[in-house]
Amino acid sequence: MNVTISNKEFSFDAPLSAYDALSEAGLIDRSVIACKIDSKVCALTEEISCDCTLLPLTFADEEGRKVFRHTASHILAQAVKRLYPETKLTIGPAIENGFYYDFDSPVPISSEMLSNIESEMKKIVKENLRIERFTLSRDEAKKLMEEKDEPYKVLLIDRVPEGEEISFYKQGDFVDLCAGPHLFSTGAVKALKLTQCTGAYWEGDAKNKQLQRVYGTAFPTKDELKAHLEQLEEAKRRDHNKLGRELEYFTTVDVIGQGLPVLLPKGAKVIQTLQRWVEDEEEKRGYLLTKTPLMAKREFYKISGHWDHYLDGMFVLGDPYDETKECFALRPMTCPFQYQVFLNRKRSYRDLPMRLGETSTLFRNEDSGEMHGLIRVRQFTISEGHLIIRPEQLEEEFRGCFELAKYMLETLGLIDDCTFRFSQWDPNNTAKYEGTAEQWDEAQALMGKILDDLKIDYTIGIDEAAFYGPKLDIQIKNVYGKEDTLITIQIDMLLAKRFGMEYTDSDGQQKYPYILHRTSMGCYERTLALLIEKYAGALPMWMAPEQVRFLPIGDAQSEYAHKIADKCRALGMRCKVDDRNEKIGYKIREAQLEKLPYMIIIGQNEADAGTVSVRSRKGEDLGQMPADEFIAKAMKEIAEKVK
RNA sequence: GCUGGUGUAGCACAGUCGGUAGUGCAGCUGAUUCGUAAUCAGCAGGUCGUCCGUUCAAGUCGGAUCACCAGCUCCA
Repeated sequence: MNVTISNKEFSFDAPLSAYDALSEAGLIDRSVIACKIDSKVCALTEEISCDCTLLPLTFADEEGRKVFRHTASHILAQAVKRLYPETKLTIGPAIENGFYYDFDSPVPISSEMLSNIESEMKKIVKENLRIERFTLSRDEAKKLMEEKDEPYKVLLIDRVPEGEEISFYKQGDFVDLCAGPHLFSTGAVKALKLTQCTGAYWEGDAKNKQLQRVYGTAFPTKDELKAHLEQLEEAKRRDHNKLGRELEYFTTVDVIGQGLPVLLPKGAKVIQTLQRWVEDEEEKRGYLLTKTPLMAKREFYKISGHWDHYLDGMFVLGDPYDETKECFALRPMTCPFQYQVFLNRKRSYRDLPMRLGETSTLFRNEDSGEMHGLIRVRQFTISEGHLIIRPEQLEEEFRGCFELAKYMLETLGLIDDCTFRFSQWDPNNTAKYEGTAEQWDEAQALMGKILDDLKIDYTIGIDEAAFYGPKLDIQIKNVYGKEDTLITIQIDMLLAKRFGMEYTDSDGQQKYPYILHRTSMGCYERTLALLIEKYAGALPMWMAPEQVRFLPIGDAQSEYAHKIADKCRALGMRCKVDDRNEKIGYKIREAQLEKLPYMIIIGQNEADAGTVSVRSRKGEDLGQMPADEFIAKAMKEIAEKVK
């Protein structure tokens, strides 16, 4: 048989293991932990008996890492069963930076138990147990798992599709149902760490029993583990929820309530800067600004569909079920309010596209466990907008929305951290959605075509659509790796009809427009959070809440410093003079801790010469220059939104 | 909403076996007028998240509740 190993041809007379084949090709060393036969990831013990291609996999390959960490999750399961035999096993996959295993444990797993488990895992690694695969028929497999009293595994066996092998992996006296593949032995997992323990629902469904999930990570060497843990710590130092409070961008107050942050002057200033920029940019692109009410009567939300689809998420003022009394609700979305602008008078095809923008404050009664800093809150302000368009304008207008969003993200410096998701409905979950399958198919087909034409590299999210249509979601991760939607552009072919939004077309017919729901840079609070994390609190000059601080060395230079600062302020620069009687080193240190873009040191030399000494926020000395030269440089930086 | 953790001065943290509250930084006052990571002295600041209970006595023990953190689930 002929085997192509890393693009070279080899021929073998008899079947052999992948390990032997790779040895023959001189491609085996300690770093090889698994292999890929054709497109399937396999253990090195896999037997090769026919023509195929073969590639070695190391920890550097994503697939190799998965095999490695999946093995670590089995070591975890084995350790837990040794220490707490009454625990039931469920599943334990490798994930992006590690692995987890879900257990059904009669007692919650405490942090003390976690360190015991970790020690036991290290023992298992030291024992260097051979990992062996075997397969069983469905009945034998079930019998084995029933004997071992593993009810979840019995359930999982039933899920294995007909015709697929039911495989088990054995290491020492531990046996687990698993599709594999795995490492050769437990000894290779030289460095591991259990990171946390939390609850997680069986099958990811909140209606099911909550299990105990143990997270961990593993590496081939202790140095790599250490570097990874340090990197995690470093990421946490950028956490907006910590940094944003320390640097006084926002705070929370117990008695105000959950998910209702107070924006302090610095946070408010950044948001105002962003908001002015967004509103101006939208105006340039033909948007009309609206300002609509923050609440409406129950009946209004019944027309929009929110009452049926979103009541739990709304703050209701009054008894929602007493029809004899007036009842209001704070708005969770802007859509139906902004539609009233279109409905204000009879519309013609000449009015379209009608691009409406609004800096819109919304209220959503999120479940109590969902709130997170400025990323997930109960009241937020979004750069909202709706484009009411003729069907044939869809592609061009969608492109316009996408380009605006892209421009915003590029300017903010966030574009490289974003991923795109084409969010579709779930045909098996029709209760959640409005409209017919035909309407959904049409909207999704249109959107798919537009996304492909725009050459957007996207993933598909099933059951992630809005109740009225498919979305392009622009996703971003926070410092903990948790993903959220920053920007969304949605196609809606349904709501216009609900609201009776007609226009007279050129042929005299009354027609329903399409609507694009979109945001240009998302919610200001969330965007601010991600900016703080992206820049570790050192925001680019143009959006920094304080752009320049003047630091006179002594009283004698205070007047000169104020004179220049006044000049800067008159030009719209955000600056302060620190003329406290403190040592200059002390003032610099404070300004640096506050992550200000520029510090201007002013001594007698500067006052005499009409110059300033400029320092960057990193402490770099940018030299002495005429005051006017610095002002011109700074103003240019602000105007050009330099990062 | 669920699982686990945390809550002592603006911030970072001590507080032993239940015996009546401490340190550093920040703040204020005074002195110091100084060229790049901390000048000196003094002062002030706390219903120990909140409520209920146990006790002669609770920051400390028990319960409830609120807020914050991580995860699950849900969502911009």
